[in-house]
Amino acid sequence: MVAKRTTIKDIAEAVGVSTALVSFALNDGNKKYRVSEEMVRKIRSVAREMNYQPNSAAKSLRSGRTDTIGVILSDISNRFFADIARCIEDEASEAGITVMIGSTDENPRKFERLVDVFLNKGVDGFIIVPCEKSVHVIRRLVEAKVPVVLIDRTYADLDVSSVTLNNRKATMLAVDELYGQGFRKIRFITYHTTISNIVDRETGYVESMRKYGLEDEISVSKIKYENILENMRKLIPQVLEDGVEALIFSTNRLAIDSLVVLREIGKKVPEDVAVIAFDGSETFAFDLYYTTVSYIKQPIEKFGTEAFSVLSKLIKTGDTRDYKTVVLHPELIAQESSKKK
Amino acid sequence: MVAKRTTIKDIAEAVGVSTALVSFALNDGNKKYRVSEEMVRKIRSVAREMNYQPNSAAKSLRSGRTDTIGVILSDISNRFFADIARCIEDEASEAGITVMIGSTDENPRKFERLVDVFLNKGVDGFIIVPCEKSVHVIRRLVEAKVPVVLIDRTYADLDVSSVTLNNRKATMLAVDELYGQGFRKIRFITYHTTISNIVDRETGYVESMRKYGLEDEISVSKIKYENILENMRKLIPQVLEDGVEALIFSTNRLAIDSLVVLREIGKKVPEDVAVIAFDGSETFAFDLYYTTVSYIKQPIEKFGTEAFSVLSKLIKTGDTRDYKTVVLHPELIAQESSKKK
DNA sequence: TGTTTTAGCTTAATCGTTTTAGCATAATTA
DNA sequence: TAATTATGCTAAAACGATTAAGCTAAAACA
Repeated sequence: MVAKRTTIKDIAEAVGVSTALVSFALNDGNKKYRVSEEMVRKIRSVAREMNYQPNSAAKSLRSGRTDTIGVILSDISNRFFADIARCIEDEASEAGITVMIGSTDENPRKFERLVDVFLNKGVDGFIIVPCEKSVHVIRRLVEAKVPVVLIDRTYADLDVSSVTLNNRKATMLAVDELYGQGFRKIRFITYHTTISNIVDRETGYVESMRKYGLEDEISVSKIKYENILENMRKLIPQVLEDGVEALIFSTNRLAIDSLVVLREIGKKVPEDVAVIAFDGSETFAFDLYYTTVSYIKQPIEKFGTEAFSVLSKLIKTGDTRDYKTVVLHPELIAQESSKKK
Repeated sequence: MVAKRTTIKDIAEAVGVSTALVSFALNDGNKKYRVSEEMVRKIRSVAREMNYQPNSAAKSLRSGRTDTIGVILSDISNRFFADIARCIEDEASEAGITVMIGSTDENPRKFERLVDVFLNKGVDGFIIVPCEKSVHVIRRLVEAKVPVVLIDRTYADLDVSSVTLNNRKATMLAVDELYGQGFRKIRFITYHTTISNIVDRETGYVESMRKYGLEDEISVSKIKYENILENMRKLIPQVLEDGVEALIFSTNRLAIDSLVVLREIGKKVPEDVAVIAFDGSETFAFDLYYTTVSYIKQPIEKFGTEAFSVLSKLIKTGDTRDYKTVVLHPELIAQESSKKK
């Protein structure tokens, strides 16, 4: 620990006043208390001289606030979440708020433990990317009136603030593009999951295919979260045999591993099969590919900034009943991989 | 804030004992205080029933410890650092310690502010990836006897714990491989910087070239940190005109952007020029490339685990004079991109 | 039986702040 | 001039935990 930190009492003694006055002089921005201009200057200067750093533990204990928020992601080493974390951190830092970060690895027990730890630390609120089977924890938070904002995924039956993508629109854009290019046999490749955003992406695909009268062409392949590359090695050849002309992926990871497999088996994109990926945030990946990859773009920074702004308001007003759901809009970045050749 | 949290006082009243006894019953692992078995059971069960969660602000205020560490990186959305952060977080979580994360963007002022904020929050120690022009801040910490462990980069003139890579050995391995393959005109491409690890990589390259009697072939290209891709578009054609046969990059980012440029101008790897990248942590990038990329591998997880372990010891013993420098070892992953064809 | 030891508990101080209530003194008003 | 109001400050309680010191009754000892 630092040798011996200056406290408000030390300053009070040095100046020859009470600790209360020091506190007023240092904090009272809105002049609720009456302190002479001169005294304020004097105290501030002594504080600076003595290198005073307020003790936040004491501050929190007294005020009940910590100026700290908890951010719980599924995995910080996933670029999409890392970028979001980064944005939140920037915003928070700007506002003088500290961020605690935790990864759940989609493990509900880890999730629950993280929430408890953060609650103990007294975070003022949470920004959470919920994982599967964790509704009950979120519900608990909401019922306890803890300020919470969900990101990326949400629960329709929970009165909770959230910032999500219009996921149905996202895949619709993809189908629009492929249909416009003349593709008809379009397959959607996704995970086995109940997570809302992924499910919505499927819905969007299905609805859009219907819109174009392609009910008979609707086809979805679902794989497990584990061993994606291995699974793709089995799946992709089958898909091609089925005569599929174009692929839409529900996530980036799926797209990348499929592209790897396509390269392995010597198939060309888009000549042999067209591709639209979801999210270009693993940018580098596509950079090195021989053709530019079309993808659905999410406004990543907005996830972070909006979530932080909603949470701030929740914390300030203290009224968690007044929740807010922000829906962000996807954009299709059409490049070579979805062109009809 | 949570409705109304149970305090130790509530439990004391419920059981009909003093708060001291409750504290003893809940915390005293080493039986320093004498509490009857029965009472311990009773208090613990009531605490569970009332869903007691200790107030960490109060705990910290009293004990001076927070069970929280500060991790300051250059950029959390950089995969290498995100992975390290992830490891630290895992280790910390295991040990019941919370992590606060901050990114400096290689900005010394941001760095200084983060350190101050974390100090105010009373972190028990720091794990830091230092950025340029921040020695003085680190020195201040060291002199104030704050437990600090530096990662990835360090300062030779500072008595501070660190976990770094044997960077000289890293580039030596690369030269070894290329020389072994028969390349002679080998160029090292790096940043303009004074950061220790990058400088060491250059030294390793130079020394190794000397070792093979290639003094005359020693050639280093340095570019600025900004607009890497643009800079590469100018640099790479020149390099090829110079008749360079092989490239060693001091960072991943440089390697990736160069590969992009090489593809853009229609040059083949390794036929037109061989390549060894630094660090394969942006794995995806290389996955999609048409050829497998040779790279110097850093034991990423070890950066995290070792740093945390060293820091834990520092915090426990409180003896920051007894610092420890861990040097990790690189490994060369030789693949297609460095083969002589 | 009287004294010492010990087990089991309580009291109260403490950590560094914030904040309510109140106390002089000076300035303003009637 | 006396009453009122403003100004600038202080005293002390509170936040929730930990912990040194002390107290009481029972157990152990001589």
